[in-house]
Amino acid sequence: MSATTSSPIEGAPATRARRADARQNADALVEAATELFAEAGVDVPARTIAARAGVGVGTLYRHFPLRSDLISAVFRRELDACVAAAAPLEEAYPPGEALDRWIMRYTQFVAAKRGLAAALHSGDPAYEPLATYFSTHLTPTLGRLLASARRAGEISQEVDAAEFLGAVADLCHGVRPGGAASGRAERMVGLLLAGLRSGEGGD
Amino acid sequence: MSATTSSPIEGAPATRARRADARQNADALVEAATELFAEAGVDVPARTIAARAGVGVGTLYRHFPLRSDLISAVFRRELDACVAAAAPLEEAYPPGEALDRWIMRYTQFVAAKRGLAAALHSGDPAYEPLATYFSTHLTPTLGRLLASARRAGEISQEVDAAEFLGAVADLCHGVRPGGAASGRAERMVGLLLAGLRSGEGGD
Amino acid sequence: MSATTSSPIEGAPATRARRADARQNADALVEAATELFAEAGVDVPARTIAARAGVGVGTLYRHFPLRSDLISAVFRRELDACVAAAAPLEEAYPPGEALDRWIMRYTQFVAAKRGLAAALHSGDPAYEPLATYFSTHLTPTLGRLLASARRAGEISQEVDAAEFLGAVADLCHGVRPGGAASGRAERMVGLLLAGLRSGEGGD
Amino acid sequence: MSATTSSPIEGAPATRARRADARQNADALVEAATELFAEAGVDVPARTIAARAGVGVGTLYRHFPLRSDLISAVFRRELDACVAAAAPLEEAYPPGEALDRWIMRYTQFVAAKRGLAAALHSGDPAYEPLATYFSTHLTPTLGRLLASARRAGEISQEVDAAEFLGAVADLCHGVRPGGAASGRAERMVGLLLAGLRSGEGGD
DNA sequence: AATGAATGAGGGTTCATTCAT
DNA sequence: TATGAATGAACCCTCATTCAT
Repeated sequence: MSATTSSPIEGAPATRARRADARQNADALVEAATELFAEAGVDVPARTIAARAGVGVGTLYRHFPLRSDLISAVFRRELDACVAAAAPLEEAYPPGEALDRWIMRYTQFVAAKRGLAAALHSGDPAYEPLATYFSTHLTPTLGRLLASARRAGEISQEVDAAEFLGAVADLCHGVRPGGAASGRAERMVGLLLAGLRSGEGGD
Repeated sequence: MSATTSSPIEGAPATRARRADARQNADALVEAATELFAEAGVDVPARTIAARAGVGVGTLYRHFPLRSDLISAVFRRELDACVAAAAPLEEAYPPGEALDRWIMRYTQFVAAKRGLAAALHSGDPAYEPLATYFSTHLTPTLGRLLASARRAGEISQEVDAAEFLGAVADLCHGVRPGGAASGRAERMVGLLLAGLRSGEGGD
Repeated sequence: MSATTSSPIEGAPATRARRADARQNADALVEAATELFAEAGVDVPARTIAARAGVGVGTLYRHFPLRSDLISAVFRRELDACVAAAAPLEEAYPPGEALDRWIMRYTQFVAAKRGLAAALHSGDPAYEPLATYFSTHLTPTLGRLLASARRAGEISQEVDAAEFLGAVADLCHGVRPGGAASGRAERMVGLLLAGLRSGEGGD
Repeated sequence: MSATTSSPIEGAPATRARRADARQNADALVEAATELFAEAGVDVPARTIAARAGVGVGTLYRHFPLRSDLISAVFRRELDACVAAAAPLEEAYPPGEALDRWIMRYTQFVAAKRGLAAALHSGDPAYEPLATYFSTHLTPTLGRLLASARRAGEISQEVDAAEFLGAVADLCHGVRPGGAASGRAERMVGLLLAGLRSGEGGD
């Protein structure tokens, strides 16, 4: 019985309709924000988002009182998908390759989401929840992949999963999907992964 | 006794003295901007910078009509020092080590200058001149170091100098000197350098 | 019972009521602008207008995003009244007198609206719409009056309606209602009208 | 012995040189202002004028502490020339034609001096001296021409010289030399002069 | 629950004017 | 006397956020 779910037994269909409406609005807002974050960064004006979603600003604030709430809503689903992509990769490939493939998937995701990297390292407390989401969901996933690869003798460098995720996100910074920088992030992340294999040991 | 140092035996006192004053203001502004860029990013309000320097806004605009002028003034000297540091390293060390040491020097510099990386990838045309400065000064320097290392058989990966510089700058993103992230940038750059040596060739 | 009059039997109360409020603000702004344009010219600061209307600047910009929007709002109604005044005069008086009377009415209107003339000839593109309004509404009206008078053999001079309107507006320039210059504009416009009758023909 | 002429006997040639320099600067400023007033109106920034004259702003303020001082300096010479043009016309032509010709000369002068008319009727006390100059120099000149013409039975309307001068200036408002409005002022002033002849008597 | 009007702080930039040199 | 650096008030305009309806 979460706080956002009201009593399971309620009679008025009107209320239910209301709720459905509200849900639709929230969805429209997330969709609009997704598009606009990609087009113009996470600092796009609130009114612009509301307008794109076809609702009033008030509605935006009702559903997402903090900007970070909207950011989280925008990225959470895809972040979850990213996490979920790990298991199949672990089954289908040997540890080293699973690691590479997952990181590349993550790279493409972050690169595609202009503003995500910026938000993560902005230092603005508003984005704390997003950082938290990373550390509770993505970091353990990468940690597992790294541990497997190490156990299999594939990587020799000691590396902190959170740090690595952050590094990859940073390398996607400023990349616009389809822009001139396309490919840059992937190449640099490739170097990072290659570095992981190098035999000099973790100093 | 350079022209900018006011000689004790002055030739045109009035003008010289005024110039010295103005110069001091410009210096104070650069200093204030340096601090504030580090504390709060390159988007810190013009008024704040002027106040910190103890001058009026008008003075800031007189000396640095464009924001990029101030950015350049803040970073140019140290950027030049960074470029100049390459030659001695090339003489004192074998190519591979010279490369590593120079990159680490560059890393520390960028990490110390919060806001530099952000400015570089902001996409704001105001920072174009800074990007240009990079491509005309730093990129050739790294290009030379990379070429030597490759000739010496030290590195096998194909890599674009500008891309690599950008990647390092990105990895320094969000790092506050002495902050919790300290060391992170260096570690990740180390991985990048290790990746350069890996034998898988440029794909 | 026009659409703009809030009917006592309201259909959609909430929205309607808000609209009424907003409308009142817009009206207050127009009123404040009218006064201030007269007192201090059309270049009076936006904040001053907002303050006089008892609203925030944002409200002013919401209702009148461009300065010319406010200008238009200030003058349009009276401009329309001026246009509408022509027909009755044409019916009630012979062509020559109708022309004189209408021009005098126009003169009094422009003289009462300090800033109108200035705006018209400022050359500032912001006031283009106002000039357009003149050429599409007032100019044809005067054109008709002039044509009738000429047909009736009352005037012999060839004159362009737009030019004549502009001239009258210019003659009202700097006139403050009730100020020392009062009467000056009317006298000079009278001379202009007398000149129209003179028999020397169009040169 | 005007107030601006210092003691006629002074020894130091250096001082004299100084004075010559100062005079040159003042002249350069007047010239620059003349150009800029025509190009951009009387509200052109002080620095722009100083720059065009090749002097510092301080020099501008030394010579013309008030903006109106500069305005006056700019127009006085030509205003004087305008006044001086009356006598020859009075000798060469019959009163009515002398009046017409002088008014047209005045019209062309004012039309050529963008900003003059605006300054005259701005209501800004800064331009008072200019208005005073008008009433003490130009007004009597026109008064004389009008009186002669009336005495000769050429004009029947009663008209105030100052008012008429103001009206002509207003009609030149917004006219840019060589611009689209060229000719408009002359045509309207022609109407005014024709009106002066009309036989309806001064009402 | 939705709306969007209103608020007003905030940041950029320009210039008139002063004044130390 | 000339200079031009410095000052800071004044304007413009844009949002984030609140709240009456």
